[in-house]
Amino acid sequence: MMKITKKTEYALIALKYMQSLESGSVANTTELSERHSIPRELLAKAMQQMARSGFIQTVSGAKGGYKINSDFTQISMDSFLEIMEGPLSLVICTEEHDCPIQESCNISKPLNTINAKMKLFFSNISLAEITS
Amino acid sequence: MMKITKKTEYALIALKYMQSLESGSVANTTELSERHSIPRELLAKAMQQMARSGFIQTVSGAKGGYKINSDFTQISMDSFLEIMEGPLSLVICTEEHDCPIQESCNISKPLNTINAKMKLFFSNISLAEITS
DNA sequence: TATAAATCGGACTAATTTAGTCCGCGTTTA
DNA sequence: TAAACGCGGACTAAATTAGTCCGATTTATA
Repeated sequence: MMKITKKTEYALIALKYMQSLESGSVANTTELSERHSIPRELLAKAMQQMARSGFIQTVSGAKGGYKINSDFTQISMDSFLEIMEGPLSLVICTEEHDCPIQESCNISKPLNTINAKMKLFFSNISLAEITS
Repeated sequence: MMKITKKTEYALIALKYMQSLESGSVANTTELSERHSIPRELLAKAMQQMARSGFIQTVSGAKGGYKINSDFTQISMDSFLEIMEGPLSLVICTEEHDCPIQESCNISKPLNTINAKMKLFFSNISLAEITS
């Protein structure tokens, strides 16, 4: 349990590789996927999502690709994971408030407390700790 | 992401209720499922799993059910979750060592470090913090 | 200026995991 | 001996994740 998805995994692999290049270099999806033996199309989705979120910058057209656009020491795992995968929550009631057993649920309070601590844990880890 | 499964959720709801009863009381699955509006058969699986693991004790036969068998302050979320759901790991390579992209993977080391920290985080939370 | 190389994003299918159900069995109470 | 309980395997259904396909747009360059 607690797995991150493949899409996020591929995103991290790409970021790490891009960070190893000279600053400002452009890397494209085909190159990234071949070099790391990961499915091109799925990686492409991850790259697009990261570009939309501003972690990386698109360079469009032929000879295009992506380049790093942000300081990974300033991005937390908490925000990265939430953008890639949605809210970090142990139970659905942390995100939504229409749980069918809400009335008779006796554990939502303590679990939400633990959830907040878990988010804090991930907010203290920077993306750079993975990519550097 | 990071959701615990329904089975584990139901397990916690049951444990919390059982702990609210007089010490040594027996609770049965039907009663627990009705009281908390949760599917009986799925809860039954959770109870059986907890009994096998020694968290609770089976009382068999008619008027049977389960009673608490352990000190929840001494059980960590880490071990509870691992027993209910399997290894706590962000990536598969923490558990298994036959990842197809192992060769070209550049993130397994930092992720495994973070994984260890996450396990430590959960090992410092006791089951009693939820059920009490 | 045409072509090739690249991203964009929606729609789709396949695979895997999770959720939930069913049923025949053994045990114990009354 | 019948009813109430847990046991556990097999099964189906639902949801999520993984992976693919394709038509559109942008840009470099031959």
